[in-house]
Amino acid sequence: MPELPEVETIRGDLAQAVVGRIITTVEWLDARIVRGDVRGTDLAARLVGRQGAAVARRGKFLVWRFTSGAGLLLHLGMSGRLTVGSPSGTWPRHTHLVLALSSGTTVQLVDPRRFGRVAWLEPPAEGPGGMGPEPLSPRFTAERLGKILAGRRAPIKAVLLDQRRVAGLGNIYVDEALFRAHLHPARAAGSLATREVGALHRAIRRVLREALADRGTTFLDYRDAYGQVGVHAARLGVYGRAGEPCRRCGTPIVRMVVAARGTHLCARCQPSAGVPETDAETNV
DNA sequence: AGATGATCCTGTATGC
DNA sequence: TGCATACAGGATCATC
Repeated sequence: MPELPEVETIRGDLAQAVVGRIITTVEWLDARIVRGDVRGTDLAARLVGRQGAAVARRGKFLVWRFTSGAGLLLHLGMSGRLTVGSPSGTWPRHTHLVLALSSGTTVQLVDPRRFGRVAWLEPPAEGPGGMGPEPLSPRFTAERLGKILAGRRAPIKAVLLDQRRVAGLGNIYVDEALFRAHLHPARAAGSLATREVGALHRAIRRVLREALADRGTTFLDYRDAYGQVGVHAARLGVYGRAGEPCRRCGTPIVRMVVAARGTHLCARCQPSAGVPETDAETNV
């Protein structure tokens, strides 16, 4: 599922293909993925003739900005794939958007689970609002993270997954960052010592940078805009490794549910001291 | 206010 | 073998 490193990889690919190019035709648009005030055929009409100025990323959102100042907001959900290709006339199953460019190539959005979405962005709206800081920006300091976590009783994992707190993290990189910081995902966010916040801050940035260098993690569906896999899966510490030995201490990785998400951890490297007991455990 | 849980959707994996 | 069911998850909305 595309998270920050995957979306950033696609951003770069897409920028190469669309900046300076004009959208000549909207060859196919499935109105079911269009959100916001501008819908279906209206969106198609607005796209034609636009020239690409830049492609930006905010969290897991992409903004295909046009020279007019307007833009196309894209989110890939969990199974969405944005690819640059050549026109074929027939589109694979679950194709929701096909744009033909003045360069002769096409941009296609394919999303089997249809959790992805597109929306028209009219100035002055620059992008999605209400999101937390970009974890790779210089403004995202350990101090800032400390303030985000302070006083919260929710599990650290829940806070890190919340896009209003920090933008761009998803299930994979939250699990990986917590493993690298030696923190149990169910610990109350506000219970972290300053030293632990610092470790988490470093872990988040390190895992995102490494994944970015690997052009993302292909666990199942993810491909870049040219259909290529990301190779970070080989370097994952815990995600999807239930039952396999911890790369650090050899203890088998366990899988549990935290914040209603499948969660992977090493029980030895990420001690549960300080994890609140659940009601279920209390009642037994 | 803040947190939790249901909802959307279909491919894949498991169970009988 | 074939069918039925469970499960996965990002964001949004409803409900404690």
